[in-house]
Amino acid sequence: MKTLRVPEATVTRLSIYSRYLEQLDRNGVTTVSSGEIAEGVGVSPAQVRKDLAYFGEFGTRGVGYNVKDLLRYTKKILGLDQQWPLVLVGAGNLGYALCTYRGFNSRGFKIVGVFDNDLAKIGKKIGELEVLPMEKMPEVIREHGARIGIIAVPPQAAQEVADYMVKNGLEAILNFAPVALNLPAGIEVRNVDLSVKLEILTFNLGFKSAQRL
Amino acid sequence: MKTLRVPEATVTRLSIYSRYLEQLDRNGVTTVSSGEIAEGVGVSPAQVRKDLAYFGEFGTRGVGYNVKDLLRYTKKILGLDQQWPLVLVGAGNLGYALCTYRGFNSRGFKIVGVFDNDLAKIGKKIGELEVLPMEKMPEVIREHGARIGIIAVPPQAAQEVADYMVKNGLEAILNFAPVALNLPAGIEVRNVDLSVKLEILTFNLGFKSAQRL
DNA sequence: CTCCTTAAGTTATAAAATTCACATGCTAGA
DNA sequence: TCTAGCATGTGAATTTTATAACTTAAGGAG
Repeated sequence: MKTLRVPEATVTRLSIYSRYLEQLDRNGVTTVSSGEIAEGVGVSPAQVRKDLAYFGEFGTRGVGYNVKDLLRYTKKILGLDQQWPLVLVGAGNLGYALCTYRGFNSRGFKIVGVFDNDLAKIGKKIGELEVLPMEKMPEVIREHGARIGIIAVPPQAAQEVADYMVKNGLEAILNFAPVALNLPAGIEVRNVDLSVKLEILTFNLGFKSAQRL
Repeated sequence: MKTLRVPEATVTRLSIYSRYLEQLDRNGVTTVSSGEIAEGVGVSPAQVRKDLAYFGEFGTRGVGYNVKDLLRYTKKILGLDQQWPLVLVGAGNLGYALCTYRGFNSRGFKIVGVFDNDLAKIGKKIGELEVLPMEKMPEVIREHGARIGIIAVPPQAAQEVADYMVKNGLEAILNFAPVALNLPAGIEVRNVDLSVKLEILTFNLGFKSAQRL
C-alpha cells in the first residue's frame, strides 16, 4: 500500500472543506470549484487541489467537484462514515458545553459517557446522560467500543485522567486542559487550547501598535 | 525597527512556553534550560532556542534561563503585561463555559460583557456579569476599551455577529463558530474549532487501522 | 588562573509546505 | 465534429519552517 505521509495541516483543512461542503449541500449547491471552496474557507485554490490530490481525483476537469460526492469522500477519508462513541471526563462548565455541543453530533460523534470524581457532580444529568464516577469508565468503554476520550478537567488533574484513559484502552485523546500530556507512543493526542489563539491575537495587536510608532 | 516576520507557529509555542514557565515558577523552579522546556512542552530544544531568538537573548550560556525573567519576557512579548477586556457574544453553554474559564483570567483576560439576542437569556447572570442585549455592546466596548471579541454563537449567526463587532470598533475576533468569517483586512481573526482536532484523531485512527491490513 | 563542562545563541543544512504554471481533459456551443 | 473555454491535476520552483551542527560564553573545580 503506497501511502505517502499526509501533512497534518492538510487533514485540518480537509476537515474544514468537509464542513463547508456540508453547508453548500444544505443550500442545494450541486457543483463547486476549487476556487469557490478556497474562497469559502480562506485558502488558495491550488491549496485545495493539492490537499485533495493526496487522496485521489475527485473532480471533473472543466467542471469542478460534485458537492455531494466530494462531501462523502472527505467524510470517508476523515473516518466520519461511522459513528464515534466518545467518553468525556470533567463535568464542569466546559464538559457540560462539550456534551451539548451540536457540532459533534452533526459530524458523527456521540458522547456516551461523562465522568467526574466530584461527588457533587456525580449523578447529575447532562441531557440524557448521567455523570458517572470514574470507576465506571471501563464498563462504558467496553459497552460502546469507545476509542477516543475527551479531557475537560483542570490542568492539575489532566495527566492522571489521561493515564487512566490509556490504561482502559482508549487510543486517542482530545485534551482541553492547558498542559502537555506525557503518554506512551501510539496514543494519539491533540490539544485544544482555548487561550493560545487569544494570545496570538494580543501578540498581533501589540505588533500592530508597535508598527504605528 | 528591524523586525523580521515571526512565524505564527513560533507565537503559538511561545504562548505554550509561557504557560509552562508559569507552572515552573509556581513550583519554585528558578532556572530552566531549553532542553527542560522542550521536554515539558513536547518540542525539540533547538526549537525552543530558535523561537526565543526571534525576540532577543534571554538566557545565560552554560546556565540556562531564569524562570521568572523569561516568564516576564514571554508575557511581555505576547502582550500579556496588561489586562485585556473581552466582549463575548453567545450566552449558550459554550459562552457560559468561556465566561467561567479560569485559563483566561489567569493570563490577564477579563470578559467584561456578555451579549445575546435571545430574550430568554438576556438578564440572566453569569458569575457577576449579566447577559445584555446586543445593542448594549457599543457602550460596553467604549466603557472598557475592549479591542477583542469572542464569538460563541451558532454558525448561522456568526457572520452577522462578527460584522457587528467590527462595526463597533473591535479589532480582533476569536471565533468558536465552525465557519469561516469574511471580514475586512486588518481585522485579526482566529478560529477555535472544537471538532477539527477530533477529526484529525479519527483520521489517524482510521489510518492506523488501514496500516494493519 | 586555567581548564573543562554546560548550555545559549547562531549559522548552515535539510525537510516540508505552499505557490506557481502548465498540460490534460471535459463540456458546451456553433 | 470541431473549437473555445474552463477547471482539474501535477511536477517544478519557491518559500517557509525545522533540525542539526557549530561557536561563544558563563561558571565551577582544581
